[in-house]
Amino acid sequence: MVDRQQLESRVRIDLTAVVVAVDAGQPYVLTVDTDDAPGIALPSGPLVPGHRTLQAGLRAWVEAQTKCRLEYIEQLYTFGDRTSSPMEAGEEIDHRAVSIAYLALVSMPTDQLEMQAHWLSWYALFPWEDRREGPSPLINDLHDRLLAPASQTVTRNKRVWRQRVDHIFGTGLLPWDEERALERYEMLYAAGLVEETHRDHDQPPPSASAAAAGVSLAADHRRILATGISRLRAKIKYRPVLFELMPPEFTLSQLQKTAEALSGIPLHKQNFRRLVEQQNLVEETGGVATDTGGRPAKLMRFREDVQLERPSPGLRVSANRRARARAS
Amino acid sequence: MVDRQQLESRVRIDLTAVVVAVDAGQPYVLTVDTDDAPGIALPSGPLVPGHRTLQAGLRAWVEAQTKCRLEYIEQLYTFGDRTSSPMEAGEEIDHRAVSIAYLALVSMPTDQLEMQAHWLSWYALFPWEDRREGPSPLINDLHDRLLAPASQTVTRNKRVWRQRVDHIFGTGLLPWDEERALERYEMLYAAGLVEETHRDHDQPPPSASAAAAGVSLAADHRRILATGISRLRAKIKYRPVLFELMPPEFTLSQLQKTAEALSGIPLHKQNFRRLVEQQNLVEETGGVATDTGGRPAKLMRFREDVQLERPSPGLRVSANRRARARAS
DNA sequence: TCAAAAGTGTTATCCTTACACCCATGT
DNA sequence: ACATGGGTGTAAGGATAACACTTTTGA
Repeated sequence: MVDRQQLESRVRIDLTAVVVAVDAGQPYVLTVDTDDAPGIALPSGPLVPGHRTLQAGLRAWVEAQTKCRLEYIEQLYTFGDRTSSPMEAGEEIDHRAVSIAYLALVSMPTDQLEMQAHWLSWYALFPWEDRREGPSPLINDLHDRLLAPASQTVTRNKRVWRQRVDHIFGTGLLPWDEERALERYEMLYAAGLVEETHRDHDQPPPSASAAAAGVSLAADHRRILATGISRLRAKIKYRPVLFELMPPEFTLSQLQKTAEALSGIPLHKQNFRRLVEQQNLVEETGGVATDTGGRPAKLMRFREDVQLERPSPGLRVSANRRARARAS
Repeated sequence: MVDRQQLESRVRIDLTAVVVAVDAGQPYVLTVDTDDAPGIALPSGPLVPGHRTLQAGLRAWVEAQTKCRLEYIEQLYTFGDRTSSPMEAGEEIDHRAVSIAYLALVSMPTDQLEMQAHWLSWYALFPWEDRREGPSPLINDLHDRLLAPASQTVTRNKRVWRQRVDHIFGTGLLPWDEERALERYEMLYAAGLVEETHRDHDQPPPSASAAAAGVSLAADHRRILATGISRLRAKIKYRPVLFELMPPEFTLSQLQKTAEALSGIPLHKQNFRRLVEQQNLVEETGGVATDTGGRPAKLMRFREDVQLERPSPGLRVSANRRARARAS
């Protein structure tokens, strides 16, 4: 009896990777073209007996599909896959597959980035998340549509719903919190404002005027990416993961551009530099970069031993208030 | 071909729960007595087709094994189970089972806690994690044993190893970081200072003088609990999860005692209160608790709507420096 | 000489930490 | 009266956010 039950409950494990790189101040995610399903997907594949560990399985699949070798890897979340309503607290599983998602960070030479056309900009998928030039005009549109009666899901009254929208999207008097990328995507999904909602319910997408925002991915991969973005935006504040994305030598401006690319908000130059200096995260290599267009910048390298010295090094990036004001 | 491979790669999913409650200023975890394996274990069981969601499966198993209904649940981590060396970055999997661990918080009336003998104090399992009365004397012993030559694993040189120990255990000049509970357990495991190390390698435990520290659990359950402790200690600082553990009405002292129980460090009374007040986390019920032994305390309740108003409410607990000084 | 980007010095403000003290009740 | 725990006011220190400014190169 027990044996039969256990046999029946065996499921496939899918390993899915969010592989992130930054180039020229833009954040990218590694994607593959799916043969069977339509559209673009994250690299992924099933766990097979040949894989010695979960991470090894992930590495193997990513390398096979994209030729990209992974360095830094961390687990993101485990999803009960292919749910009819994936955004609810309890997600339905179909007992065929559970997918374990990972976040990987790679530092990539510029030419390789250009060679492979499979690197997709984050902000093509999440246009509203890029506020480096102030909030995108799209946000007002989304805000209005979220407040339209049709969008309101099962929330009791209108005031509470509005407050929830303001809270998550940083509208009204509330500040934008760049870490809430996942919550924002899930709210848009629940409100039917992204393509995936309709696809998952076997409905045709709504009229063009109410067209979904941002490029969509196969299955729930855009949601998984949103999970990775939120995690990464939070993590750079307390762990020096930023340096996994940098080349061996870099200037402080490049470092700041990278932090801004991930966070999606403009940072204050002097304070950013002080933070880096105070925490002793970098040291000068002695060289200078002359291709800056202005005064040459000192080249820096990451000090590997900070991990041993400091309690929890990282960049507590903080928004430039001037830029934030421009927003509202 | 594809089909056969997929068939062979199907594995069992184990759902494991870290169920936490606090009573009388002590943190507890829900455990069960295992029939087959010796010793105490966390509630857990395999995912079966009857389960509509992963969380539903978890709830079902916990309720069946302990009669405890779960409210707040969050996913912790997914482990490649039964590894020969579970503490390495890539964990080996035996392709029979992968276990998904969850953290659950319950608020329990005092009598129920006493009724069920299955609630185990955290600090019976992790004696070194309780520093509410200053650092336990055990820490010096552990520190010495970690610095003994036998403990040093594959680290290159002795200075680096010592720094790593100081870093994780807050010895030397470095401060104690209560959130590093998982890293501490993993270091003790790697150094062979807990029972599980020897059990996992089919070795007899070492001599009594080098006896392992703390009560052990079945399988890798103590590690899973350590993961939960670390997560919880971090999370109370930025999300109001503390209130999931409180009864509907409570005094500010009880709230502080609960925060201290989880964090394992003494907190500063006035600052704790100011923090709670500033963030508008609670409101007075009007009642008072007269069984305080001194002046009666006002009864409070959690303000449910903070979740909507504030960006990210929580208690950024900070150590009382006087107590920390007593430590070193 | 000017644009463009690197890099520095200084100040106002807020939050954190800690001290010291007062209040209300039971014994 | 006094012990016990509840509750408050306020000052010192440090981190943060922002300002304005100087420096060094290429065109």
